[in-house]
Amino acid sequence: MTQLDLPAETGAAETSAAPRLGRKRDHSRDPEILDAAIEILAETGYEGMTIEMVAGRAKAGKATLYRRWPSKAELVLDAVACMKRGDLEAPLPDTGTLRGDLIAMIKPRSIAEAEKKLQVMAGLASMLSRSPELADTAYATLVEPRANINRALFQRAVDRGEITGDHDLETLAVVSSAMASYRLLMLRKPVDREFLISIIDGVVLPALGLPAGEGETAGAGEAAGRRRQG
Amino acid sequence: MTQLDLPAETGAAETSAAPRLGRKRDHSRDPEILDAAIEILAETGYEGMTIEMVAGRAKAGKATLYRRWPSKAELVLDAVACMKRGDLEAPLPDTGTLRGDLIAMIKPRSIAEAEKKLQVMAGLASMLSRSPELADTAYATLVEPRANINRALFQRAVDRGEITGDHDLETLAVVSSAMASYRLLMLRKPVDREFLISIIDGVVLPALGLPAGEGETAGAGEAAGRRRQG
DNA sequence: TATATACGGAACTCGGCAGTTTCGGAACCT
DNA sequence: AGGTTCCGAAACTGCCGAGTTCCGTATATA
Repeated sequence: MTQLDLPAETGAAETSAAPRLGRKRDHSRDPEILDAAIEILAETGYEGMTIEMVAGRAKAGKATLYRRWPSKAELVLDAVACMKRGDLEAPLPDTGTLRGDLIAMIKPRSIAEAEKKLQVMAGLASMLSRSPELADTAYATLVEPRANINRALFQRAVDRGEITGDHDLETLAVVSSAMASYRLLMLRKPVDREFLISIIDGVVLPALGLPAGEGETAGAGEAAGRRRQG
Repeated sequence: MTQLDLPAETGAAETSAAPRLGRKRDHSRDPEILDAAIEILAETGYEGMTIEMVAGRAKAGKATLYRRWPSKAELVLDAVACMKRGDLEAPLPDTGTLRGDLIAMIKPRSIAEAEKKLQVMAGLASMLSRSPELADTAYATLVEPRANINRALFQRAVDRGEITGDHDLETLAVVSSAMASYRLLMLRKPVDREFLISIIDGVVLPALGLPAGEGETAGAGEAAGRRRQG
């Protein structure tokens, strides 16, 4: 996906195997440039981002960027597609309870990563309806992985009999993401550990018919739902 | 908020009371121009919108727009601030149950209105972090009214003893908005009546300790949560 | 060593948009 | 009527960013 103009390594049957002499392209710069693009994208959005900003932050020349990507649109597409997966690839927690697993997913690193992803999504928002390819890439990189994790945690809870399978797990798997993005982008309030716990205990677990956590709400103290009814 | 350069009606002590002769400004055009701006905004976003597009759609001249608003930024600010409240000002439904009230709020008009508001929000997304004033205005017009309605419905449910007050009502009042915006902007799926009912029955009501609707789910048939446990 | 390419940096072209001005015509006031 | 201001349309200015080209230098092959 990253390199585009290698001599003739793929498909090309005719005039193959160009010897490719001269200085070689330094592909170790690609990630630095793409990271710079993601940063600028999160800070200023697609329209506010300029190629010169990206080149400047990556300490590269503008021509270097155009040697590797044919246009701003393709650079952004590649940057989003290659965005680091961070610790989402870490092994899933297995605490024995759904609540424990969900709480264990709340780590400073993953909060910061989710926040950056949401900022990038906000920066791309007005482009998504004009570029289906970008929309698909952004979905696959920024939205789907987090939902997949929750789906897996829910499925394990079903397997061990903690919850029944007749809930709308597909919807509940994205509740926390939806609430986080709404809070950050619409309400413009911080998405911190306390907020995420209040979503788990006040929305997700009650919707699954489970009680909220008993007295281990990490010093939050109030707000979180604690119902005892019937 | 709309008119800006009236002669000297406010503050100005010196050289007051300009007689204002000549043809008068046709203020009946203001709403048409602002509506056109909202449409373009929803379609192309803030950066993609041009003054000429707005003038063209409103069948007005570009100079006419600049006679009324000093800049594109102020035009957009005014357009968002003056965005029609639609039927959100209609009297609240009062069906006697929280679920009935929530379902009664789902009308084709309000769905379409919410969809346009979300498109506008998406078009403004990358600007919100650069213009706090725009962010505040967008929040007050596009986000807050809907949450206020849910807050009022919840409060009435508390008053008549249908639910207890120890839930995180502040969070639950925005769950449906958050899920709708996530579905439309991130998942890029339609926000229809069936989806909104599944949010009410599968997330909001269970989180409040209430059962989902019994057998009157309007032909949806499956998906909606119906738990019976212990 | 000679040639060819990549590099960072800077100058350059080109097109589009914000904002201004001008124009003929229409509406308003005295 | 006569002057003043608004109107829509179009020409115009100034700026900025996408994309290109050129330069001096660094690094590769032959």
